[in-house]
Amino acid sequence: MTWSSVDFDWNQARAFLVTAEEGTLSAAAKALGLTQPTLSRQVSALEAELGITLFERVGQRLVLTESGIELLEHARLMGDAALNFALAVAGQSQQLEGTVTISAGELDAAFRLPRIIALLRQAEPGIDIEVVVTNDVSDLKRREADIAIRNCRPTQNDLIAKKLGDEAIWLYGTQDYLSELPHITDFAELTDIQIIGFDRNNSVSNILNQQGWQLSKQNFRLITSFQLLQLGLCKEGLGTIFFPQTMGDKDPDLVRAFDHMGPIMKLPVWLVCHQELRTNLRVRRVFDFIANELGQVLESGEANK
Amino acid sequence: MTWSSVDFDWNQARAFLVTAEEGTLSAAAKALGLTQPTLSRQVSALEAELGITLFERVGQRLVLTESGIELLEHARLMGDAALNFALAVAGQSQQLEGTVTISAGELDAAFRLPRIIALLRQAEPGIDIEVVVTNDVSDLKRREADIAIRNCRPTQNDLIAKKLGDEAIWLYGTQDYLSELPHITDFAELTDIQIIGFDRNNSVSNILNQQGWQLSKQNFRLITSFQLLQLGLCKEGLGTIFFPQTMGDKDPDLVRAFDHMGPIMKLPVWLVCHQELRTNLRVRRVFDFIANELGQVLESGEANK
DNA sequence: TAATAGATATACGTATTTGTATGGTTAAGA
DNA sequence: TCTTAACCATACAAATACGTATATCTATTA
Repeated sequence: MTWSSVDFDWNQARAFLVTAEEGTLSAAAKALGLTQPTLSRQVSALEAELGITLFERVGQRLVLTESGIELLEHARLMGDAALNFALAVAGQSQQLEGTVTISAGELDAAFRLPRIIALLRQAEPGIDIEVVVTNDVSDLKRREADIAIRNCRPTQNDLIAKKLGDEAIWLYGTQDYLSELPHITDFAELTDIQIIGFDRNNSVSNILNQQGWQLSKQNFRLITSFQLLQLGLCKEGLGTIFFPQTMGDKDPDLVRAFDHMGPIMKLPVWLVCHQELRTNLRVRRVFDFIANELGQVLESGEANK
Repeated sequence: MTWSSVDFDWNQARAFLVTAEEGTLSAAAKALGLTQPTLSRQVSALEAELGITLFERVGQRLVLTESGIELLEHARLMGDAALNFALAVAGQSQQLEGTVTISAGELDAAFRLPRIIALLRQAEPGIDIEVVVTNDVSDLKRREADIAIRNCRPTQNDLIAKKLGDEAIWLYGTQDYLSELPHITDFAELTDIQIIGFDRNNSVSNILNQQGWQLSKQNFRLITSFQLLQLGLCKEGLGTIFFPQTMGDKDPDLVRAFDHMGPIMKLPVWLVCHQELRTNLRVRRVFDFIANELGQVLESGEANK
């Protein structure tokens, strides 16, 4: 086999890829743990070696040339391969010591993970934990986390997932606030209720209206995607929030609204990790631990139902 | 996007790949234009960083560990992506100056390329030519050559190919040798003919026997895969050879055997190059030039038929 | 308009990597 | 058994790349 075509500096290709994706040399340098001059030189060296201008230096910004755009496609594929290489490496790791990154939503992070992590660190002091808190669905393929707690079934088939249970969602409010609401037998009767939440694109109201609700913008006067602020606003008596039963029932300030109507919806709870990591002792240990602990929490919630 | 998983040293992955493929550090170093100690250190550094032993140092040889075998798969994919990157780079090159590598068989290289290359260098003095002479089918995907002259239709669909014509193949021999053969009307009557060629695995005789010949090992007493030696042996009156008409007819020492039976077979002549190079001015120029010149040679051959 | 923040490119001292030379070990052949 | 050849690892000097500091430019903000 001939290697004449792969004997260019692969790190320079990496520099090009990250710079193009991040948009600036400075950001790329930070992402790679290098400095801006280093990236500047590596990209320049690559351009010199290829004899191709990859970026147009227009003002303070780098703009990909036409050639750069085309080559970026190939650099991306190289980056994907590198990522899979790294994943395979992680899968090979049989060391129990090290870091595991967990992705979770705000509510799980604030109310459930503290206890679970405390128990985990007691059981496995050698495993360090990093938690990425986001309400977005983390991209495990991109290795933004090793393990993710999600409320939807993962679609990518190179992930391994375990359903831990279903979580009942109720509307909660303060006793005072709820007492001012009428007693209803049909959600369509609700007109004046305030729901604190994220309804920027009407996604929540659309779903509920399909189930017979009659919600409009008037019902969403306070909007934030930060769920802990939703909770705080709710406790101030400013409206109701959607909240998981296992968390809401424990809070003495919160009361279920329309208890007689049953839960508003049920969300599945999935624990997900990348398939390459199934052989990684450390990730496996944390996965099983969370599955066990979180599973118990959800079971106890279903028992209270 | 997170880059934490791709911020390892890609050149170390390259070192691992080439070392594993080549078998030794020394060979890998030569292939990459580096030195053996450098490769030794890069591979060791990779192993240290990953915490994984990739090679078992047994004696003077490196043997891949189980982990190494698994990771090699991913390194190969990375290498493939790197290769495609390099191909795309070559495709982007708009410089007419530079080198173009041509792959050809021995006969084309010896009898046809000299004149074509002479004309080409006259027309394009800025283009340097490297010729890889092999009877194997060069792997253009692996970039062993930019352009290849072949006798079969390329199957890989990321190649662009142009059929230049068909080449009639005859049996040739010296006047003296042929005069000792009987006049036949059916190839099955041939028993004592000597055919000089490569018939190690009976591939040639199998094909001809399917067409009514009656050949056995007795007919292949002189075997070599080096076609110019076949030609020399033939001219010594030691037997017949399969030879393209356009070359054989020009040689005053050679005479067609069984002229009245028509050509033994017809081989197509294809000119092939990688699709990524379709936009490369330099390769394009050489491709078109060869297609034109070689096409004329083949046409003149068909006219004589 | 002036100032600030954020971006890239360059200079220079330092740190890292590379190549040369060398020693040690294994496998094959006389 | 001895020799030769091929291979890997290590030591040290040279070459290279990196980080810090700095200059310059641009877009945004006061």
